[in-house]
Amino acid sequence: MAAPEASTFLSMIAPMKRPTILDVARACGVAKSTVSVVLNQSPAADRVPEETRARVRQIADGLGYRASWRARVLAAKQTGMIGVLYTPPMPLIARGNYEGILSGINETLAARDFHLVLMPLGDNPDEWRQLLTDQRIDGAIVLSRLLPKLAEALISTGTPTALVNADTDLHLPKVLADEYDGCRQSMEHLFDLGHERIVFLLGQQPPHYSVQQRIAAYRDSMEAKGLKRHIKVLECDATQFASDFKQSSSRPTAVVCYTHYLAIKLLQAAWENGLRVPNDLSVTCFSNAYPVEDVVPPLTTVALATVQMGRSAAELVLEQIDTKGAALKRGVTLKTQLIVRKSTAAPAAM
Amino acid sequence: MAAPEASTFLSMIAPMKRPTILDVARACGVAKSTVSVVLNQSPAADRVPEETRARVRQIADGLGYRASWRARVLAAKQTGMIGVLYTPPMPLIARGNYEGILSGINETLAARDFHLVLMPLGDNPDEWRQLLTDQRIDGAIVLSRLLPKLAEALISTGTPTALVNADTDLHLPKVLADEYDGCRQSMEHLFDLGHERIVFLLGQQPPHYSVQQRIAAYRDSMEAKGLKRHIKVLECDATQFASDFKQSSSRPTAVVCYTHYLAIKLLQAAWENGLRVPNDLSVTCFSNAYPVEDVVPPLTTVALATVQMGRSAAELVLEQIDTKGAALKRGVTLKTQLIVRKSTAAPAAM
DNA sequence: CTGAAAGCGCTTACAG
DNA sequence: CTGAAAGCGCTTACAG
Repeated sequence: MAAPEASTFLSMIAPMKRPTILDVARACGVAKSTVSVVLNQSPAADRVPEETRARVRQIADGLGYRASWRARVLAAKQTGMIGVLYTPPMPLIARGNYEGILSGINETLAARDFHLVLMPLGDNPDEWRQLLTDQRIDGAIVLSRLLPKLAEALISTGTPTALVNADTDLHLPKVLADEYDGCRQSMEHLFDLGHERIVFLLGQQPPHYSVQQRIAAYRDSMEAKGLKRHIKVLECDATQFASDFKQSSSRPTAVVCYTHYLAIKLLQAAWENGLRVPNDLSVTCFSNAYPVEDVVPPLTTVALATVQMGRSAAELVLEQIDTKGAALKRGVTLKTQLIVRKSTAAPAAM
Repeated sequence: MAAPEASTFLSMIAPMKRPTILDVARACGVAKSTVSVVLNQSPAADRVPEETRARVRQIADGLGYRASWRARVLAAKQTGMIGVLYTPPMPLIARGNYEGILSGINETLAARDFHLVLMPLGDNPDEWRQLLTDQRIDGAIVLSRLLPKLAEALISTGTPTALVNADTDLHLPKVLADEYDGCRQSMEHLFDLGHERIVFLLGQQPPHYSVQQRIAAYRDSMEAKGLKRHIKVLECDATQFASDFKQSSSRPTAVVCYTHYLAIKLLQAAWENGLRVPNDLSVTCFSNAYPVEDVVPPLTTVALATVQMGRSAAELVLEQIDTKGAALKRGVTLKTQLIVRKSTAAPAAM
């Protein structure tokens, strides 16, 4: 036997069942439908006399009535939940840019009384369709990468969808950052400082929209500047880069890192190898998420409007829901902005 | 008019309604209940001949039947959703230690086919109770701080609950880290290196379980070592600390930072002020979350078993659900572990 | 302007 | 072993 405890105690003095809409209706002497209509402020409520409305509200309040969400969901054919679909593991999805994206989604959703449900995609693609067909979510937001099986399921179930940071030829609403221009801005900045030997540190990355865009801008910028001969996209890691750097005879003077994770690793590797940033090497990256500003030295970076990306994605799916899928499935591309900090400087005199 | 698009096209060739359980039952020539029982593998299914079970499964599959989650929720009186209740803004809750905690929660939940729903607590405490009374979630996990109004709502609604990193005298299951011992380990480490002038950098923090425990361990350790005269808990920020440090005549040789955020800021402030860590000052902190290991220099820190904390919390609420609240509302305290990196070293010779 | 009724699509005792 | 029925608690056309 457990010791007496608060919850037991309270359940003893307040053991009454939750009141249902029927209880409220009876107490008010009106029909269930009237209670429903009044409490939900449906359009039909306009035709209920203010006096009745007030009474219903008051009695419902007095009884501590709250509509059962479970029942409402069945009757109203909506759950008010938007699934955020992602490929596990989760940590990566809550970090860096995704932190802002999730915040933005959540903010917009909350304002409309929708909720965000995290839905990790299991290993078996055949189950993905079921996530959508069981009518649990009213809409879906897909982060980062749209796998073909998922795309098929999304489209064939007619789920209101928005893609974030995932490109596709499919006609689905999507939110992207103008990564090309962001990278172009970085290059411009480096050129202005006088850099010519600029390399792109990619690391090990699966192909992705962001990869393409950033690399394309890097290449195009170098070419336009007549530096085609110096174009170099490296797939090694930061540690490797730093140790190669020391031995190299033709050192780059600046490096554009594909992610801030890479840049931060590079800062550490540089420190370990006695290289000074930005004196020996300028470093730029993408994403202004924590801790880009807080490392040593603070990183020059391309900020994506992550919170706005999240908001836009949420708006795009809510729009689909509101219009029952009739809304234009438009795409949104948000501006990026270079933020100059202390990891970039003019190259040391040769 | 929008251009023809994939979803329109598909809805034209596959416009059939979702099959319901009744459709399946008819197609199989059995009762709805049989279908339900077989597909859910309820205990009652044992009494259905294997032959029938196979047929039901096959036909359901062929029809692409999937039970409506909306309907199931009403009938089964469970939603399979666990709310993670937190005080906005969200970013803080997805970062640092919470990243691991959320992962752990999600992992355990997913294994049991439960889902995590993020539930930001609005400004109006009176609405919190409604979050719980509308029967949307089967249980709640509260992060970091249990506000009194929420506690009251949780208890009076009998919601299966677990608290993470939030202390309270109330009889609710809770998961804590042994922060006292963690801090004690740090102190031991610093003493071993030869430090005596050790300060605790708290920064601006509202009172909290973690604050109490860490400071208590700091004080106790200093006293036990006969260093009571050097006890100092600072509430300034990292920048202030660094600039005060330079001017101080009796400089500390080591600082224990309340959070890794503070420690990282301090590393930067030290760099800006030309102080070397660990040469001029040893730094330790709490939390082994990103980017503690990746900064310069990598930080000595007390790692909390965050993923395990999340798992335990999820288990505690699932346990309450499984036993209909009869489970012991026990608390779990998880071990912490000091991880020594390069931000600590013996103090410079005086 | 209001109420009776159908319906949302399941699950679960219960009867046979 | 299987099915008919009640019930979960709402919302929403629809009739009056």
